[in-house]
Amino acid sequence: MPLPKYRQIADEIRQQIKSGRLAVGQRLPTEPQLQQQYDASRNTVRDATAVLVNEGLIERVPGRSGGMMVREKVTLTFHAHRAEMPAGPRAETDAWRSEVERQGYEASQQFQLTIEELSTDLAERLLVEPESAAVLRRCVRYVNGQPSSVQDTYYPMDLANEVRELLSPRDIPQGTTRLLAERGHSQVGYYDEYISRMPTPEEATLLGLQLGTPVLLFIRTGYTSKRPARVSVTVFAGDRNRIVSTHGDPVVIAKFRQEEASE
Amino acid sequence: MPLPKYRQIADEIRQQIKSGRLAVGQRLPTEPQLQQQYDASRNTVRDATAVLVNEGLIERVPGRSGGMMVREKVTLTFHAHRAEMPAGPRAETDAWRSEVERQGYEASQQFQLTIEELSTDLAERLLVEPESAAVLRRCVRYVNGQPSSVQDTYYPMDLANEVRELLSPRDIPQGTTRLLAERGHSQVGYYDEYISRMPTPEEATLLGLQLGTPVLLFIRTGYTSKRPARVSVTVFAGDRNRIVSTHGDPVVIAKFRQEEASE
DNA sequence: CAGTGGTCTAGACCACGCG
DNA sequence: GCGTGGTCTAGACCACTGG
Repeated sequence: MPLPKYRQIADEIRQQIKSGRLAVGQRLPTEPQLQQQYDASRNTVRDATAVLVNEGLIERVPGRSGGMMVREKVTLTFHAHRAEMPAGPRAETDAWRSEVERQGYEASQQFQLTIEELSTDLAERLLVEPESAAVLRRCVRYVNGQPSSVQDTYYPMDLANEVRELLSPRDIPQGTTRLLAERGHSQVGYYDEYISRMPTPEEATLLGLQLGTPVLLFIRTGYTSKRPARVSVTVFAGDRNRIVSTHGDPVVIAKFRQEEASE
Repeated sequence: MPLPKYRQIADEIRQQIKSGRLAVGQRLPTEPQLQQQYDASRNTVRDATAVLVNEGLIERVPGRSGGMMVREKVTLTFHAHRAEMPAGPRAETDAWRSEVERQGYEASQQFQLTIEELSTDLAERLLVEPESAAVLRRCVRYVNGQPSSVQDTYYPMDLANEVRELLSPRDIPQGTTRLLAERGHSQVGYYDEYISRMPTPEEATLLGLQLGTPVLLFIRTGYTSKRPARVSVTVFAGDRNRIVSTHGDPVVIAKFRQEEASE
């Protein structure tokens, strides 16, 4: 037998989804039905559907009215360049909100401030000692009420002591980038990293991720002419987000990409 | 019971990995040992370890000398900006190779040319009709002999008919970007997209991906002043790659990031 | 209540690959 | 050979939720 049974079942169902015979949001046959249909035990059927869950193609909902459904793919676009313009007219949080609303969704955010010890990874980016203290400003972002991404921005403690507003547990109206610029710490360069990986259990809970949903990590280190001033780690739910970034002549790009024309 | 047994087992093993009690490359207890250790059936043990496989933390190797091992994380860094400089001194393929070698690995590539009908997604980016023909230049990239990423670059058919070298089934020495520039199609802008998702079965095979490994998609649309000239889709194995991009003052960034200093 | 998926058990046979 | 994980079966009990 070249291909195990549970893979054959998975392949057949996947084919039905791709061909459109099983439409988005539509219910798959129940597990007992699939057992009959493929003459397989329940565990084999579950192995098959587990493959599809891991591919992000279907989701399983318990309960009388539940079942297995073809997952919807709504993709929010996050513009890496608009999010944080050094000379931009407004705060990052507002920039994100307006982006979401422009794409026809409802945006909300939850803000939180803590003091943390820096992990080795983050300390390296900020060029400070591991385990030194930093201000963590966390922003959980919701689209249509569903958690969509978490942005953690870390500032070295000495910078926060100089620019005390960073310790405010509220949103900063003009945006932290602008605030820092006003205090002589304008950012002149960014180092951006993009990583795809599976979520930790904490991230899965925080973002309400199904099994088989990866996250997209966006790590931005911001530099003034003298030092790294911040590092922000944004964890995007992979099934609902996409990051976009443009380079070169903005006029040309706008000409060929309608959605870039506004603003 | 608040937490199912298989999650408790997964949590304990995960903790051992994170704390370093189980080092990278080290073997976990065998399934029978875990059954005894946690007083669980084999399927429950397998459910537990399946969680860790899906998180990319461990891998399972069949055979007498196999077992379950803590996965190694080697991360190759791909520089989005260096890869394709319009005025760069050499071909993209060479740029990629030198990047890999500078990071201490061995690089190789496989090249392939086909004519394809464009999917709706890609046709939209090139502003042509869906299913119209395009030249697909595929490059499978290997790091230390292991497939690491696949780059598919699509050129509209009419452009390939004008710049016939695009139909060559071999690598283009000076690089396609430069070739196009020499023929009056210099690219003046890029639209980059970053997406994290689970691989299709084909991608998993092509890249040799374990279950529970996501891919990082990098989609670059290149524009001349008159039109979209190309769209390239790079599929990175998520567990072995990271994309980096910088903005702003390159001198400042280089000053604070040693690895950026060279070149 | 009835039917969904979630969890768990106790077995079985197989392919693989080192000794 | 023999121990590893890979696959598969047949059953069981549970939590949840709409009718």
